[in-house]
Amino acid sequence: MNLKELASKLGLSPTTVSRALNGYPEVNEATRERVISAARRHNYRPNARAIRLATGRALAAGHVIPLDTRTEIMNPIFSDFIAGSGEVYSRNGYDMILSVVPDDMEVATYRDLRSRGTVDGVIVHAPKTNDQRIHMLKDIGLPFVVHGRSTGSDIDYNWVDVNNRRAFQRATEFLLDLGHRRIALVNGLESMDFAVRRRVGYTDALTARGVAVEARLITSMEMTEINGWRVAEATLSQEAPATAFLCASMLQGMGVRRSIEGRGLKMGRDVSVIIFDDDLSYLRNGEDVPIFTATRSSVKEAGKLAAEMLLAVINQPDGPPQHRLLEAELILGQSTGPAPAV
Amino acid sequence: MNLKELASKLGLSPTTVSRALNGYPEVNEATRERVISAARRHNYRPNARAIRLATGRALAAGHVIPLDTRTEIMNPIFSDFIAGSGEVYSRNGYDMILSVVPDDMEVATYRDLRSRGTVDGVIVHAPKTNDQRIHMLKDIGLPFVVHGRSTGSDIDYNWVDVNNRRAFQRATEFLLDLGHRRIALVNGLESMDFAVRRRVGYTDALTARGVAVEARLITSMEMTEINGWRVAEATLSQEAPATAFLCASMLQGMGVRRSIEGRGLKMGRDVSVIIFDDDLSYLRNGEDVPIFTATRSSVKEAGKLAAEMLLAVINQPDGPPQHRLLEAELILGQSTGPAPAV
DNA sequence: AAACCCGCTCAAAGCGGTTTGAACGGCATC
DNA sequence: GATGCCGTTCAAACCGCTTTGAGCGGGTTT
Repeated sequence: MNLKELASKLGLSPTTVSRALNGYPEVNEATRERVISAARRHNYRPNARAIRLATGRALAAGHVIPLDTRTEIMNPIFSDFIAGSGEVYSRNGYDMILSVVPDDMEVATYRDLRSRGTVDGVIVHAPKTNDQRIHMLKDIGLPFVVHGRSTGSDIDYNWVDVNNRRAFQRATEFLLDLGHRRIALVNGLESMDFAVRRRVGYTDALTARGVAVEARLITSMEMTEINGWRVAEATLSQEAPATAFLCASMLQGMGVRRSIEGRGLKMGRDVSVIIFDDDLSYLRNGEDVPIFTATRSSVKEAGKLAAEMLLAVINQPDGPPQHRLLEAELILGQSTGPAPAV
Repeated sequence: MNLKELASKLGLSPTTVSRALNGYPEVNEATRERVISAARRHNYRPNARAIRLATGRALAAGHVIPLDTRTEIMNPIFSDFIAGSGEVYSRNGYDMILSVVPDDMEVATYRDLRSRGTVDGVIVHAPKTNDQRIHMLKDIGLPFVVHGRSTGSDIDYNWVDVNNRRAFQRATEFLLDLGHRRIALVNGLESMDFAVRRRVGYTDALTARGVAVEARLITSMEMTEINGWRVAEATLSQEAPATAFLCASMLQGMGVRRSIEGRGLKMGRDVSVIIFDDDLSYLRNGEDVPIFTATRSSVKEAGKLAAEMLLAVINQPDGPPQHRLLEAELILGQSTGPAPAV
């Protein structure tokens, strides 16, 4: 059942039927109702391919998801981010198109999406410091929203981000307040912009209190459980071991905990741990009482906000760049306590 | 730059240019080369919207991802499954369209994708026992491949699945061989078909060896870390506690481990654990030596196979239904050992 | 020389919608 | 009674490709 058939069944022209269904004002209300009920009765759905060609819009948003060429690791936060965005798209009649591509192909992929007209805009994931994609997208004129920010970019662009610096600053201060002086930072890869901001928050807090920043206590790597465990193993074997860990993710935190408990120590008593909690649906930080003390910000919510922003930008490409800075909350769990007396 | 412009620049008709680029044989080879180099020079990309309308194909595959209405949990295996499928699609010039929808909206979503012509086919995720979606998709004639199977469906359909029954049977047998008699099954929700198959594998193995199946040792729930921990806490507090756990996922296994170690016990010595390992990129089961003894099957690989099957089905809708049963490998880790002497 | 075929190219008709500009009947205005 | 306007409807162009069927020139066959 297509528009022409429906129109001829009704004894109307396709023009009128199209207008009736799309809410144009010049259609007689009686006609409109007749059309709408006939459409429903015949289960008419306008063909998306035709609408797209006729309107010149893709009615689709793209998410280009980089796959680390070396490790083949896909960041686990994507699924929740996408759950958030997806809801917004479907509510607005948009499709969500996912491209999973090796990270060295990303730029080419954006170009392609643009020139073939597959999408009206894209979300940029996992920005690096001075990320080339931002310039490039501006150049080719494809609307975009960055999840995160890219230090060093001299142009203004749309983004949704968490205040990573402040979150880690606050977490560090909290540990300092508890008397900790040797705090290990178990960071993500510092090629990622957010990881740099987190380190800055951490060092700022230490410096402000006159606590020395020790290189041996800072590590930067892929945020997996194994890596968390490995770092904790190394750090806890040092001469003056850390008394607290600040982890960039829940998984790392779980690895650190495994190391702590494997040594017969107790988390929260012997060693304190704070994690950054993305509030992933399948990795909840406890229930009534959080397991980990954490700075928390829902990545699903970020996905929702980013999608909303993208739709706004698509519909008003010449507006001023939009920014949304989310603050992470610091929630108290069972993994922190006063620094043990020496 | 569109086809018409390119054609007029070349002094050719759009017909010839289109044919030259699409490899039709009736084009003079000299002409073809002239066209191809001009296309490259002017950076010509055919408009996807126009191709779709003209050919009547969507050149897109849909993944409808149910979001548990109650828990809002998105199964974490999706990201890896999608990483696998996505690669296949992009290699074949297909788009991947993701719909994240509340699970009670799934059926409506399929209908919509079909009637608007947004996709050429879909992957069905997380089939339940006697899943209504299968009948419905057959009815509306939308090509599909199921990731998993649905017991009780009387029609034949395309699927890619892991031999869950045998995997759990083998794992159980292995634990029995080690002398364990009280083996707890930490299963996924048994509304999911795969979870039922896993339980059957487990009970079959026990029964075959004359070991009683004890209801108190079987639990079925969302596969999260917390739930794993909770079950282990309960099970290990029972009068005759389990000496081994068989977990449906890595996350559950991590929860079980936390419970074990929290009690000062040692995994692999005091309590054995086997998990089902989906080989998720961000949740590796150790490195050189696996942490957990596991039945392993890569969900990313399953995604790849399912996508390939879907493309085959789309291009040959009248072929016989295709099936692909993967066998999980049993890999030995550090989490299993002989049952402790009583 | 007429008929035919072959290799190549093209005009035109789709695909299924949207959108522009024109048309038409009825009513109020002059 | 002619003019103008308004509310409603329609024919036709268009979006940018693919695909059908026809055309055309030159060589081969009859």
